[in-house]
Amino acid sequence: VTSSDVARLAGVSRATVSLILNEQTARFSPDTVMRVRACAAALGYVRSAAGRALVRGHSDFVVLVVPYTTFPKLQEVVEALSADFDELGFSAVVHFNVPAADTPAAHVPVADVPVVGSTVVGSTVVNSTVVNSTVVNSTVVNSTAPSRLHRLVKALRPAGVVDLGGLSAQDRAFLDGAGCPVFPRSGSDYSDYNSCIGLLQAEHLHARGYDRLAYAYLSDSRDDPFGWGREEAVTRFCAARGLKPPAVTRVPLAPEGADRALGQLIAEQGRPVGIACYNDEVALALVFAAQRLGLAVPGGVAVVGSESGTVAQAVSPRLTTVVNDVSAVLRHVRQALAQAYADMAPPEPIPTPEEAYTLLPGETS
Amino acid sequence: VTSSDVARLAGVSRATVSLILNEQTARFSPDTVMRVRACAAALGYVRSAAGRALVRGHSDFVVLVVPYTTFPKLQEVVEALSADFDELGFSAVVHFNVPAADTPAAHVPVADVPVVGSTVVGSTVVNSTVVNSTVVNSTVVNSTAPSRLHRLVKALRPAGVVDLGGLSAQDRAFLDGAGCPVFPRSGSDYSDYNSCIGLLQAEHLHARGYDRLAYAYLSDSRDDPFGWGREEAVTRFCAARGLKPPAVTRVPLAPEGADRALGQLIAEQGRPVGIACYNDEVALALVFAAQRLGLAVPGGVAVVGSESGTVAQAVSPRLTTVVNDVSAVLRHVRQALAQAYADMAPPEPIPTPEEAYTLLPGETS
DNA sequence: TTGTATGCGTTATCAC
DNA sequence: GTGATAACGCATACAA
Repeated sequence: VTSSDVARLAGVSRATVSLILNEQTARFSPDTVMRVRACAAALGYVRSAAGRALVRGHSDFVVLVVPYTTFPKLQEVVEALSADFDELGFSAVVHFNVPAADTPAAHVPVADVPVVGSTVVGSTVVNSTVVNSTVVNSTVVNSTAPSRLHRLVKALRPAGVVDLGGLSAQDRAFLDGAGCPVFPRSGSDYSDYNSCIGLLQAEHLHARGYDRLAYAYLSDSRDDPFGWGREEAVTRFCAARGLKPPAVTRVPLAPEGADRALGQLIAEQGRPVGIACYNDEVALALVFAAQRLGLAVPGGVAVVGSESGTVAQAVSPRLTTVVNDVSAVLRHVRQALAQAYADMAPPEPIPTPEEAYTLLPGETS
Repeated sequence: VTSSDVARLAGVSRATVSLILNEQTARFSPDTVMRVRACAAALGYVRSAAGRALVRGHSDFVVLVVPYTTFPKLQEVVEALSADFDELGFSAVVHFNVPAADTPAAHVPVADVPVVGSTVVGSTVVNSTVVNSTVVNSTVVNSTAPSRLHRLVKALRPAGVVDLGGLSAQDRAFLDGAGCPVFPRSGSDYSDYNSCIGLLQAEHLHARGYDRLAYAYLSDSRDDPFGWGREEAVTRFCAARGLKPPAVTRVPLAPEGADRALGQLIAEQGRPVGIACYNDEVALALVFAAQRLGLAVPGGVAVVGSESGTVAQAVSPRLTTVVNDVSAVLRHVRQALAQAYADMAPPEPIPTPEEAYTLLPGETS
């Protein structure tokens, strides 16, 4: 069912239907407006995303770039963003960043293309990026090998890209060049949040009497775009208070690995030690490792998780952790998107990192 | 950069470019094929999704319908499907099903539209579905109020819809009517998997000596499209072995609630009791509730989780749980999609539910 | 106030 | 082998 059908049923032209359905209602008689809307609703007419995107130059999709990492609250985040997008008339397309291995050339490995006629092709590697140089009709064209994300953006012409972490500087440059808005506008917004998490953890541990702090990463093969900012915040806190810099460890979740990691940490640092953890699973692994090693929690070892799902409260001892209001944290994405497309939403207050994140005391600190 | 640019650079027509880039390479000279491909790569040309969708009648998007539920492995599932889609040239659009409250009419509440000229509009409720009847030029048009999903499908014309659970019979009927393939084709595929999970849990508990079984749902305000099939499998197992039907309980994750739920269960059923749980968090909540209530685990209470993330192995006691190979379970989706679009992929073996799911023994049973 | 004409990028059909 | 041309559904400048 197309706009022609609506137009025919309402007895007007397609143009009229299009204008009225795009809220250009001022120049038409109320009769016409109502009739067109009624007919559209009656037929269940929905504007075609394809036709719309084609003529407007960009689609109503927003690409969510998910970093290649263990993302503690993916469901909540995507759910919150989807709801926001939906209200603004956009749809979410999730895109998982994957390790660089999976970056094939567009259609054919360009390096294999021989000289044909006046076309000469070659490829070189500059700064670990493949650059294809093509000479066609004595014109030199340089192009970098497109990543999955680049191809998606070119094909989709999205209304925007949401960086959930792990977007490289090259990616941002490419998107800027393509005229595609990126939210949040700069990566520093996230570092603010991550700093806040690390700081909350460190402050709490220190307030509970721990002068030796440590930061515990999750030890898996994935990236960790958030951990570093949190560790750094702990480091800064220690420097500011004249404490020794935090020890850093990587913790596997399985018992043997967790025991080994904690044992080594204690051997090097002594105790008591207060450990700020990347997420709640790492924190749990350390809590139970401490129990197995006969270390008191709290007392010998204190543990603070972060980005709690719901598991922190389900276990004994209940985990001390950092919680946040996901939709509040994401509100600035919603606003930036609304603003970029002139929806002029009434500006809701955006919480500062300090307001959005809270330390939830448990029994492990 | 459009196909015209490529055509100009390669000295051919847009039609030639299009055909070659769609692998219709047989009818052209190798020279032309190479030149076109080289030029496309050099310019970084990517086919426009909009133009493509417009002319083909459907897009290269696949909608992932996520049920309104606590989805244990959402990241893994979406990641696996995205990777599959990517290889086949599709992109994932995630769509979260939300409770029915959020189902506004397309552009205007049709019931409010008055009689205008020859247009008469009214709406009635049939089987809890709003039906809008519109009379236009003495033609009666009936239409149901479109849900978010319906509107998305109409706008997007996706290549397919993946039902991750919670797609209603009406939804499936609508999608069939719209000519949009749904994967898996019938809802029973999932009930097979859910049955398998429940059965594995029940078998294991019985084998460990528990004759009194129970099924524990997660007590939150969300839907639970999977739980029932699992409970039923436990019920069937009990019937087959001549055991009493399983007690059913709903467990909050917070300590007080979990203690109360478990206390009540024990009061009604006595002990020992073996509890099959909806997910690992419920299982953990029960394990630690048992500890607080002074019940031995295992012994007084045995607990089996399911759909483990990674937390099961991080805690002590290590949780007995059901694990699965996500990408194996989703392989049939990939194949159905490939088949629907004649990609003729070599058919990989699809594991049966029994092969895909395994009981991982821990220390709670 | 409404209709007409055009263009967006891709693909299928047919003519050359 | 290759190139015109029309069509897909929508939005908009412009003509009526």
